[in-house]
Parts: sequence; structure tokens; C-alpha cells
Amino acid sequence: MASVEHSPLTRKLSAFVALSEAELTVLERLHQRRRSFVAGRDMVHQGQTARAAYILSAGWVCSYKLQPDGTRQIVDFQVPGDFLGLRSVLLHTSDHSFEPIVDIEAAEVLTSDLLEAFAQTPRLATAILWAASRDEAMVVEHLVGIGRRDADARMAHFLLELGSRLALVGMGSKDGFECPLTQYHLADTLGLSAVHVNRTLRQLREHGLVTFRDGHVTFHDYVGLAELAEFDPAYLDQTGPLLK
Amino acid sequence: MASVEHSPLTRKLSAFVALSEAELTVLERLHQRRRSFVAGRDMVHQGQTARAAYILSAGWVCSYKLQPDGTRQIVDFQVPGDFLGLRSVLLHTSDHSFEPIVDIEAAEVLTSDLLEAFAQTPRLATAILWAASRDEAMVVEHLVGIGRRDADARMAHFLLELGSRLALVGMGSKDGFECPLTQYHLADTLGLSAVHVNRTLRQLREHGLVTFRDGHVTFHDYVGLAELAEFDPAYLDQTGPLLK
DNA sequence: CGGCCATTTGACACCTGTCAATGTCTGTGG
DNA sequence: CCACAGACATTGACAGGTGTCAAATGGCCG
Repeated sequence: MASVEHSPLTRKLSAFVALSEAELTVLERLHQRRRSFVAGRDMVHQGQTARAAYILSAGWVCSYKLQPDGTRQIVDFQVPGDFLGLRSVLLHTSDHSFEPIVDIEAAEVLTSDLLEAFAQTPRLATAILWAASRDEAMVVEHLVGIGRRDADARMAHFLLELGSRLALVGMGSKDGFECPLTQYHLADTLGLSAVHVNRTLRQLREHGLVTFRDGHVTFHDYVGLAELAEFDPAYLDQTGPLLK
Repeated sequence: MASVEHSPLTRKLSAFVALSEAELTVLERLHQRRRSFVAGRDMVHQGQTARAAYILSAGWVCSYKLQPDGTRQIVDFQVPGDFLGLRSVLLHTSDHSFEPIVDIEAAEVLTSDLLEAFAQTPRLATAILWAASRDEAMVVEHLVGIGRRDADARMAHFLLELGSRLALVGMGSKDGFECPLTQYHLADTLGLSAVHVNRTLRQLREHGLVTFRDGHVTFHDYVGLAELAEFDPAYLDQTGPLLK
């Protein structure tokens, strides 16, 4: 048991590499500039130049792209412990919007803070870049899901992946997790209509696999669900570069 | 007119930033280790640890993920001037496979070469990272396309994007381009069946928009096609970070 | 010439989208 | 306390886009 309260990011990275005292200190110091954002109002708008990155410490955010015809596609979610706009700030571009799904708490990270931290603790830099690479792998897996899975498998896979991510920061388990998303969020994420999302959720529920209701996801049959989704957590679990 | 024969990568980067003599030299020196690969045999296999990155100088490659049920989803294509496995080598992971579509020529780039080049010419580093970020933006746009566009718009958008990429290295124009892909490649890219790809291509052809035949793509009505696809090349054209 | 691969086409089934209506819950204001 | 509006969830009927199956065509190469 740690006697200190660690940030979700610290928790996440610690699951994959043992961080030294010095590294922990640098990591916590990145959380100095605390910010709050209210649900529903975009933090960063498509096309806008990013000024800073954020480390999400509480609440959920989604990043999405709007189409000319008004439909939107959610590309990814950020949950506590995730970086937000990391690439944007390193490369001065932002090609999609960020919207807080609930009221959130985040730490603002300036480019200079980040570069300084990287210079001081190369292992920490590696760990953070690894986390970023993991996020990209999830976007790719998301693409595969939309392209090659039917609605049921898509939904199942998404919920399982989300569960795994949350479990890393102690916010979920194989039993389920709290989830503030609406069925419209799911629709925009999975490339389905809201109506069909509802049908799909009913099916999964009636098959005794998973329940999505009242802001809570409950896994009734984790193994069965993973089978349906052909969920292979390999792309999430790789301890990869850190141990090399 | 340049008196020297420049590599496609040089050509691509030069379109966005004026490189100095020194930078050009470093860039060309990255092309020392020449390699050939034959069509159809994977260069890197899913799960395999990447040993080097490549700069593609001739031919086409696709990166894809295989599903347990045998279907595959193509995530991206690499055409001359593109990096291949850049992220993999920086982070020692490879989460998808690379397959040459035709016989290809590529320059092998070791991590050490790259880091050395970056140290010598920071502006070049920025340019290369910018190109990498552009590739990621294309993956995101691809995801949006599969999630929120119907078959016609998806196909149109894909062909237009490919045309833009090729134009950058002098291999295409608003009139069309050479294209070694089969309709099966298109199907695995767009999340469609090969049969439906054929139907879609026929429709676009009969509407006088574009022809895909005998390894050649011909744009008959570029503007009309862009309208159908709601093609907004903003995410490709941003001169962004380089001029800051 | 005889396979083999890519393309093309038609018929049919089914997954998913659209439209429309209803139900539930919450917060607001009278 | 009740009436009402608004957001989200739920359901049914129907239409349409896309997948699947099957077969025919044509080009290429051994």
C-alpha cells in the first residue's frame, strides 16, 4: 500500500514499469497546473492551434471529427490517466475536437514542462511515449472494428477495451465499471445509429453477456463476451519497450 | 530544374519546407542501405519486433491487421516517399503487418542513423515528424470514412486522397495516376466486400466521375468527385509546424 | 492449350438506417 | 405539489444499402 495518493497517470505507468522516487517526483510535478472544464463545452476545436496538452485526472473526454453533413465520428475516449492533445502540442496541429463528457479535472502541461521532464528522466520519457503509442494502437484497432466487425462484436469489443483501460487505473474490473456515456456516444463511436445501438445492447443483455444501464456497465459473462468480440488484449498488454 | 535526381522523400518534404544543402545531404545519406522486397511476401509480421524502419523509394506497400476469423483490414498504404515502420522502430513494437503490393525498393534506416540525423539537423527532424503526424491524420480520416460515409463516398474519398499523396511525389495529378491495387485491396481497405467494390466502381464510372481499370485511375470529373466525397484536403495540406 | 487470378454480373438475404411514436426520468417554474 | 419541457431510452414497421452465393468472362502465363 502506498501511503501517498498517486495520480491515475502514475498508476497506469507503474503497472508497466517500476518508477524510481526521482521519476515519481518529476511525474507528480507535471500535475501542478490544475484546470477544470465543464461537460459539453469543447476544450479544443477542430482546426484550432493547440496551446497545451493535458493529463486527465478525473472525468471522461472524447475526441471526435465533425463531417460537413453534420454527422460526427468519435475517434477515441480519454479516461483518467490519459494524455489529451499530446501529439497536437508536439506538432502544433490539432485535427479534431475535444469535448468533456462530464465535468473534468485535468493538469495543463506546457511543451517546456514536458521537454524538461523528458530531459531529466529518459525512462519516464520512454514510458510516456509508450503510453502514447498504445493509444494509437487503440485507434487502429478501432478502425479494424468498424471496418470488419458487425454491430454486436463491435459493441462487445468496445466495452471490453474500455473495461481494460479503466481497470488499469483502478476504475473497473472484469465485473464492470461506471460509464457516463449515452447511447448516442456509443453510436457516434461505433459508426452505428442510436436506434441500432439500442437494439444491439438489448441483444447482448438478453444473451446474458453484458448490461449497459443507468451509467453502469456490468459484465455478466466476461469470457462469453470476449469470445463474441474475438477480443485479444495483446495490443493493450504488451509490456514492450520498457523492459528492453 | 534540379540537376540531381532526388528521392521521393526529399521531393515530398521539399514541397513543404525549403531544405538547405546540408539538410539535403543528410537526407540523401539516409538512403544508403538499399533493399529490395518481392511482392506478396510480408516484410514485417504482426507481433514481430521491428528491427529497422524503411523509406520507400519505389513501389507500394500496405499495412494491415488480420482478424481471427480470417478477414483483414488494411489500415494504410505506403507509396514512394513514405516511411514504413517509423513508430515501430522508435518504440520497439509492431502491431500490424506490412506487405509489398508490388516489388519494391526501400532504404533501410537504423535507429542510430535516424537519431544521428535528427541531432545534426533539427529542422529535418521536425519535417520528418510532421510527415509522420500527417500519416496519422490520414488513419484518423480513414476511420471517419469507414464509420460515417457510404460506399460511394468512401471510395471517392479514398481515390482522391491517394491521388493527392501521389501528386506530392510527382506520380499523379488531377487527371489520374497509376495504381497497382486490385479490387480486393480496395475491399479490405474500405471495409466492403469485393463484389460491392465492383458495383461501386461501376457506379462512379457510369456517373462520369472516375475510372479504375487496368492499373490506372482516371479522374473524369475531379470537382464532382470531391463534392460527392466531401473531400477536404485541409488535413493533408497544412504547412503547419514547419513555418512556425 | 489449360489453369489461375481478377473482374463482372445477377439474384437473394439480411444487417442496419430511417421514421415515428411512446415511455421514463429529471429539473424547472408556476 | 403539479404541469411541463427536454434529454435519453425503447420499440415497431419499413426501406435500402451491403454481403453472400454462384456463375460467366477475360487476360496472363506456364
